[in-house]
Amino acid sequence: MNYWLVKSEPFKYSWDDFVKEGKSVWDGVRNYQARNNMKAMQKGDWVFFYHSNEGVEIVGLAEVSKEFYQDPTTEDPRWVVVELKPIKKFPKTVTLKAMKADDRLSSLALIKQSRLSVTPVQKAEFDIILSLTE
DNA sequence: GCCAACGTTGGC
DNA sequence: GCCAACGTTGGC
Repeated sequence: MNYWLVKSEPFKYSWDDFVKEGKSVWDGVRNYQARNNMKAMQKGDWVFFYHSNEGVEIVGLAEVSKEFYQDPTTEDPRWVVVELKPIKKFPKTVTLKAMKADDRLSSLALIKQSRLSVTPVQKAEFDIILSLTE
Protein backbone atom coordinates (compact mmCIF):
# COMPACT_ATOMS: atom_id res chain seq x y z
CA MET A 1 0.00 0.00 0.00
CA ASN A 2 1.43 3.32 -1.10
CA TYR A 3 0.30 6.90 -0.86
CA TRP A 4 0.39 9.66 -3.45
CA LEU A 5 -0.65 13.19 -4.21
CA VAL A 6 -1.93 14.52 -7.52
CA LYS A 7 -2.35 18.14 -8.49
CA SER A 8 -5.08 19.66 -10.56
CA GLU A 9 -5.93 23.21 -11.44
CA PRO A 10 -9.51 23.56 -10.19
CA PHE A 11 -10.63 25.77 -13.07
CA LYS A 12 -9.59 22.98 -15.43
CA TYR A 13 -10.57 19.97 -13.36
CA SER A 14 -11.77 20.37 -9.80
CA TRP A 15 -12.62 17.98 -7.00
CA ASP A 16 -16.32 18.70 -7.70
CA ASP A 17 -15.87 17.72 -11.37
CA PHE A 18 -14.17 14.55 -10.19
CA VAL A 19 -17.05 13.65 -7.82
CA LYS A 20 -19.62 14.47 -10.50
CA GLU A 21 -18.00 12.01 -12.90
CA GLY A 22 -17.43 9.40 -10.21
CA LYS A 23 -14.00 8.56 -11.61
CA SER A 24 -11.19 10.08 -13.59
CA VAL A 25 -8.73 8.96 -16.22
CA TRP A 26 -5.58 10.83 -15.17
CA ASP A 27 -4.27 11.71 -18.62
CA GLY A 28 -2.00 14.33 -20.10
CA VAL A 29 0.98 13.79 -17.80
CA ARG A 30 4.10 14.61 -19.84
CA ASN A 31 6.81 14.46 -17.24
CA TYR A 32 8.99 11.40 -16.71
CA GLN A 33 9.11 11.58 -12.93
CA ALA A 34 5.36 12.00 -12.65
CA ARG A 35 4.95 9.18 -15.18
CA ASN A 36 7.21 6.92 -13.14
CA ASN A 37 5.18 7.65 -10.04
CA MET A 38 1.99 6.73 -11.89
CA LYS A 39 3.56 3.46 -13.02
CA ALA A 40 4.32 2.65 -9.40
CA MET A 41 0.70 3.15 -8.34
CA GLN A 42 -1.18 0.02 -7.40
CA LYS A 43 -4.89 -0.57 -7.25
CA GLY A 44 -6.22 0.50 -3.86
CA ASP A 45 -3.43 3.01 -3.16
CA TRP A 46 -4.66 6.24 -1.62
CA VAL A 47 -4.19 9.56 -3.36
CA PHE A 48 -4.56 13.08 -2.01
CA PHE A 49 -6.28 15.42 -4.46
CA TYR A 50 -4.66 18.85 -4.46
CA HIS A 51 -5.82 22.10 -6.02
CA SER A 52 -2.95 24.11 -7.49
CA ASN A 53 -3.01 27.81 -8.43
CA GLU A 54 -6.39 28.34 -6.83
CA GLY A 55 -6.97 27.15 -3.29
CA VAL A 56 -3.48 25.67 -3.08
CA GLU A 57 -4.68 22.95 -0.73
CA ILE A 58 -5.52 19.28 -0.39
CA VAL A 59 -9.27 18.93 -0.74
CA GLY A 60 -10.05 15.24 -0.75
CA LEU A 61 -9.00 11.62 -0.88
CA ALA A 62 -9.09 9.37 -3.91
CA GLU A 63 -8.06 5.82 -4.62
CA VAL A 64 -6.35 4.15 -7.54
CA SER A 65 -9.12 2.20 -9.28
CA LYS A 66 -7.09 1.07 -12.30
CA GLU A 67 -3.34 0.72 -12.72
CA PHE A 68 -1.38 2.33 -15.53
CA TYR A 69 -1.93 1.79 -19.24
CA GLN A 70 -1.05 3.61 -22.45
CA ASP A 71 -2.33 7.19 -22.52
CA PRO A 72 -5.19 7.14 -25.08
CA THR A 73 -4.73 10.86 -25.80
CA THR A 74 -1.37 10.24 -27.52
CA GLU A 75 0.28 7.72 -29.84
CA ASP A 76 3.51 8.17 -27.96
CA PRO A 77 4.14 4.93 -26.03
CA ARG A 78 6.14 6.75 -23.35
CA TRP A 79 3.05 8.15 -21.62
CA VAL A 80 0.54 6.38 -19.44
CA VAL A 81 -2.61 7.09 -17.46
CA VAL A 82 -4.11 5.68 -14.27
CA GLU A 83 -7.73 5.75 -13.19
CA LEU A 84 -8.80 7.30 -9.90
CA LYS A 85 -12.08 7.40 -8.04
CA PRO A 86 -13.11 9.75 -5.23
CA ILE A 87 -13.35 8.42 -1.67
CA LYS A 88 -14.27 11.50 0.29
CA LYS A 89 -13.99 15.22 0.60
CA PHE A 90 -12.18 16.30 3.74
CA PRO A 91 -14.12 18.23 6.39
CA LYS A 92 -11.14 20.57 6.55
CA THR A 93 -8.76 21.23 3.67
CA VAL A 94 -5.01 21.23 4.27
CA THR A 95 -3.30 24.24 2.75
CA LEU A 96 0.21 24.29 1.39
CA LYS A 97 0.94 26.95 3.98
CA ALA A 98 -0.11 24.62 6.79
CA MET A 99 2.06 21.82 5.39
CA LYS A 100 5.05 24.11 5.02
CA ALA A 101 4.57 25.29 8.59
CA ASP A 102 4.64 21.74 9.96
CA ASP A 103 8.18 20.58 10.74
CA ARG A 104 7.13 16.94 10.43
CA LEU A 105 6.34 17.53 6.74
CA SER A 106 9.59 19.24 5.81
CA SER A 107 10.64 16.45 3.45
CA LEU A 108 7.29 16.21 1.67
CA ALA A 109 7.84 15.75 -2.07
CA LEU A 110 5.12 18.31 -2.79
CA ILE A 111 7.21 20.95 -1.03
CA LYS A 112 10.62 19.84 -2.27
CA GLN A 113 9.59 19.35 -5.90
CA SER A 114 6.94 21.98 -6.25
CA ARG A 115 6.49 21.59 -10.00
CA LEU A 116 5.93 17.83 -10.03
CA SER A 117 2.26 17.00 -10.61
CA VAL A 118 2.27 13.44 -9.21
CA THR A 119 4.29 12.94 -6.03
CA PRO A 120 4.75 10.14 -3.48
CA VAL A 121 3.67 10.62 0.13
CA GLN A 122 5.32 8.65 2.94
CA LYS A 123 3.04 6.70 5.28
CA ALA A 124 4.02 8.90 8.24
CA GLU A 125 3.39 12.03 6.17
CA PHE A 126 0.08 10.65 5.01
CA ASP A 127 -1.06 10.04 8.59
CA ILE A 128 -0.02 13.52 9.67
CA ILE A 129 -1.85 15.19 6.79
CA LEU A 130 -4.91 13.04 7.39
CA SER A 131 -4.97 14.15 11.03
CA LEU A 132 -5.05 17.78 9.83
CA THR A 133 -8.26 17.21 7.85
CA GLU A 134 -10.51 16.62 10.85
C1' DG B 1 1.41 39.53 -13.54
C1' DC B 2 5.92 38.30 -11.86
C1' DC B 3 9.49 35.27 -11.32
C1' DA B 4 12.06 31.14 -9.44
C1' DA B 5 12.66 26.47 -10.36
C1' DC B 6 13.24 23.23 -13.46
C1' DG B 7 12.41 20.40 -17.72
C1' DT B 8 13.28 20.27 -22.76
C1' DT B 9 15.34 21.39 -27.10
C1' DG B 10 18.84 21.93 -30.29
C1' DG B 11 23.40 23.71 -31.94
C1' DC B 12 27.97 22.64 -31.61
C1' DG C 1 27.56 15.10 -24.22
C1' DC C 2 27.52 19.98 -22.87
C1' DC C 3 25.10 23.99 -22.19
C1' DA C 4 22.52 28.18 -23.58
C1' DA C 5 18.03 29.39 -24.81
C1' DC C 6 13.56 28.76 -24.17
C1' DG C 7 9.04 27.10 -22.34
C1' DT C 8 6.12 25.71 -18.47
C1' DT C 9 4.53 25.24 -13.81
C1' DG C 10 2.83 27.08 -9.86
C1' DG C 11 3.29 29.99 -5.60
C1' DC C 12 2.82 34.52 -4.37
